[in-house]
Amino acid sequence: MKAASTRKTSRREEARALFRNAILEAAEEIFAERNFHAARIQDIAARARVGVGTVYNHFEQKEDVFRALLEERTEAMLATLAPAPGDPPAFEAALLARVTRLLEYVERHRGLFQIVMSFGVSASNTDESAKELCGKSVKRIERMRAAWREIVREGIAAGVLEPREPDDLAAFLGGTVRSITLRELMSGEPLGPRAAVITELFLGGSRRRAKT
Amino acid sequence: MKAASTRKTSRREEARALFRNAILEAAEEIFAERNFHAARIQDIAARARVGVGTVYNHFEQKEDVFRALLEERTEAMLATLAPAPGDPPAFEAALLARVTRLLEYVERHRGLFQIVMSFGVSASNTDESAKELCGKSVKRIERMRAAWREIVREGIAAGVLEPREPDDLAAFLGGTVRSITLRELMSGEPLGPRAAVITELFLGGSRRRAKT
Amino acid sequence: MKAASTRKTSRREEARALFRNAILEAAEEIFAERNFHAARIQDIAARARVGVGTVYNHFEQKEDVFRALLEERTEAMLATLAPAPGDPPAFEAALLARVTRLLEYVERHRGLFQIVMSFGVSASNTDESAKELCGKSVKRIERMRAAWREIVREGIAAGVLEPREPDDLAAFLGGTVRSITLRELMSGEPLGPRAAVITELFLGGSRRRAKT
Amino acid sequence: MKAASTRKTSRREEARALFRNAILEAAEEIFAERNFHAARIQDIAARARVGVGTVYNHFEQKEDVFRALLEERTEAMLATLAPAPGDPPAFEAALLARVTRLLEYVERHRGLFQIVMSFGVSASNTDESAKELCGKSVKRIERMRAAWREIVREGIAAGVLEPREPDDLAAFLGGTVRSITLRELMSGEPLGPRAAVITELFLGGSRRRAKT
DNA sequence: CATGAATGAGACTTCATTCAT
DNA sequence: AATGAATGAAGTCTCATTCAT
Repeated sequence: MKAASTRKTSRREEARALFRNAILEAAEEIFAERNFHAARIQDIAARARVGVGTVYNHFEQKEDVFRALLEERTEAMLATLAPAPGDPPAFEAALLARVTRLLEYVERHRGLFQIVMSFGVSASNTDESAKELCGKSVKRIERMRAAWREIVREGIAAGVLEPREPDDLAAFLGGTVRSITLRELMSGEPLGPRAAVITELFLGGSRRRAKT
Repeated sequence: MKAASTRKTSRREEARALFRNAILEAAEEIFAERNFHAARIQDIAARARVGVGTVYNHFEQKEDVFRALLEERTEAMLATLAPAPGDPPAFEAALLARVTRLLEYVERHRGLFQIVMSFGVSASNTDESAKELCGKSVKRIERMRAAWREIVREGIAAGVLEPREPDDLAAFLGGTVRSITLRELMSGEPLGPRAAVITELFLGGSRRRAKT
Repeated sequence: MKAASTRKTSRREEARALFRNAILEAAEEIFAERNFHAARIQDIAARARVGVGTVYNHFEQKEDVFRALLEERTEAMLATLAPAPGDPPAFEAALLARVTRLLEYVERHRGLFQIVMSFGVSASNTDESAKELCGKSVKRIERMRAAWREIVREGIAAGVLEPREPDDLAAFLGGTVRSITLRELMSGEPLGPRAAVITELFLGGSRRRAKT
Repeated sequence: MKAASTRKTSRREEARALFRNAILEAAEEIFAERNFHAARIQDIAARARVGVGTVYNHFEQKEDVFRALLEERTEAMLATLAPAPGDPPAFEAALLARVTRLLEYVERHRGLFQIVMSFGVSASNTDESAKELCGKSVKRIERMRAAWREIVREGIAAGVLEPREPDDLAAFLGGTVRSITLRELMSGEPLGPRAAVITELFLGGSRRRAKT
C-alpha cells in the first residue's frame, strides 16, 4: 500500500513537473521574443497550451517564472562544465569538449542568455525585487568561478598549464569565454565555432613553458 | 517691427527646444535605469520637471520619445568621428583623438547605448513598429561605415596605412571599436582607456609595411 | 462524463451570456441618459454591477458595446414584425397586432431608438468607424423593407389591399410607421396609442376598392 | 476727443464682434459634424483661424460657446416669424412667407438644429449644467408660442381664421411646423418645399367656415 | 489541480483650461 | 487682446492576479 501511494505520488509529481516544464519552455520563448514587461502571462500560458490559472498554480508571480527560468538554465549551464563520461582523457581535448558543451548550451538558449547578460545592466536597477535576483546571481557567478578554477587545477595537475595561482588562470579563462560569448551573442553570430578559438587563446596564454 | 517679431519667434522656439531637450534628457535617464516598457511617461515628465501633457506636446507617443532619443544620440555620436578643429595633424594622433571623442560620447550616454546595442535583440522583435526603427538604424549604420571609410582613406593618403581596399580596413577598424565598446559597455568597465588599445590594435594590423 | 462536461460548458456559457446581457442593458441605460461620448465605461460597468475589466472581456472597445447594442435591439425590433402564434387570422387585426408589437418594443427601448434615429445625423459623420456601422445599418433597413413587403403581400393575397405594386405599398406602410414613430419619440409622447392610427391611415389609403 | 474715443471704442467692439462671430460660425460647423463632446476647442479655434486662447477671451467655457450658439441661432429663428417689410398684405400669403423664412433659416443651420431638437432628449439628462440650458430653452419656447399666437390673432382679425381660442390655434400651427420640420430634419430631406404643405394643412384645419 | 472569467490598479493618451509673452 | 505651449484631471484600455467551478 505504501508502494502504491508512493507510485501514485510520484506519478502526480511527474505530471506536475511536466506542466512546470512546459510553462518554463513557453516562458523562455516569450521572454526571448518580447521582454519581461512586454511578455504577458496569458501569452506564456497560451504557448504552453495551458490555462492562465495553471501558471499560477506553479509560480506565485510572473517574476517567479522568470526567476525560475534563470535558475534552471544557468544551473544547467553550470552543469555543462562538469566532466562528462565521454570526455577525452587529454586535458586540452577535454577542455575543448567542455567549452563546446557550454557554448552549445548557451546557443540553444540564446534568447534567454541575451537577456541574462544585459540584465545587471539595463534591467530595472532601481527595482527592489531585482536585488534578490542579483543576490542569487552573485552566488551563481561564484560557482561558475569555482568551476573554472577546478578545470584550471586539473590542467596544472596534468602539467599542461603553468603552475600559477589558479584564481588568476580561472579569471583569464572565464573572462575569455565571457567576452567572446557576449560579443557573438549580441552581434547575432553563431557560438559553436568559437570554442576552438577560446581554448586556443587560453592555452596560448597559459600553457606551461618548457623548462630551459 | 519685423525684427521684434522674429526675435519673439526665435525666443519661443528656443524655449520649445529647451523643453524638448529637458524631456529627452530625462527620458534618457529613465530609459537607462528602467527599460522601455517599465519606464512610465509620468516618471519622465517628473524627472524633466514638466507636466505629463508637455511630453505629449513634443512627442506623439511614448515610443516617439525613445525614437527621437535614439536618433539624436546616434547622430551626435556620428558627429564625433568628423575631424575637429583642435585635432593634431598627424594621422595616428588624429585617429586617437577621434576614437577618444567617440568613446567619451558613448561613455557619457552609456545607459542609452547599452539599450541601443542590445536592441535588435531583446527588444520586441515581433513588434511592427520596430521595423521602421530598424530601417533608420540601417541607414545610420551605413553612415557609420562611410565615416570609417573616410578615415581609412585619409590614413592611406597620408601613407600611414597599407594601401588596401578601404572597405576592408574600414570594417576592421569599425569592428574593433564595436566589439571593444560592446564588451566594456556590458561589463560595466570605463570606456575612455580603451581608445589607445583600439588604435594600437588597428594600426598594428594595418600600418604600412616599410618597403624592403 | 461527456454529459457532465457538456452541462458544465453550457452553464459557463449561460453565465457569460448573463454578464453580456447585464452589460448591454446597463449600457442601454447609460447611453440613453448621457450619450456615446459622455457615457463612461466605468458608469456602464458600475450600473451592470461588474468590474471595468469585465466589460472588456466581452467587448473589445467602448464602441463595440454600442455597436452590439444597436445590432441586438434592431434585430429584436425586426423580429416583432414576424407573424406570432397568437395573432388573429384576419389581415387587418393581424397588422394591428404586429404594429402594436413593434411600437411597444420601440417604446421599451425608447432611449436607444432616439439615438438610433438621430444617428446618421448628429453622430460623428466624419468618423471612419461610422462607415461600417452604416453599412450594417443599410442591410438592416433592407430587411425591414422586406418585412413590410411581405406583410403587404399577405394583405393583397387576403384581398384586403388593392392589388398594386407591393413595393409602393410597403414604402407607404413603412414610411407611415417611421414618421409617426419619429415624431412621438422625439416629442416624448407614448407610442402605444399610435398603432391604431397608423393602421387606419395605411388601410385608409390602400384598402381595396369595392368592384363597381 | 470724446468722439474719437467713442469711435475707437466702437471699432474695437466691432473687431471683438468679428472674432466672436467667426468663432461661433466655426463652432456651429464643428458641433454639427461631430457633437458636443467630440468637438474640441482646438478644432473650433483652428476652423475659425484663431488661437485657442482667443476662444477663451470670448467665452468662459466650452459649454458657453455652445450655449451662445444656441441662443444666437434660436433668437434669429424667432426673428424670422416677425412681419417683414416685403411681406404681402393678404394673411395667407404673409403666413406662407413667414413660414418659408423660418424653414429657410432652419435649413441653413440644419446641423445645429438637428442637435437642438434631439437635445432635451438624448443629451445628458443627468447633467447639472443642462438644467440652466433647459431653463433658457423654456423661455424661448414660450416666446415662440407667443409669436405663433400673434400670427393667429392677425389671422382672426383679418377674418381668415375661425375666431377660436388663439392658444389652441397657435398650438396647432406650432405643432404642425414642429413635427414636419422635425421629420424632414432627421430624415435628411430639404425643408423649403414643406412651407406650402404646412400652411395648407394649417389653413385647411382652421380657416373660417363661411356662415350659412 | 486545471481552468478561464472577473477584477481593478495602473499605464497611456486626450483635451479643457490657464497664463506668460 | 491674441496666442499657443504648459498643465493635469479624467477617460480608455491592459494585464497580473484571484477564485469559483
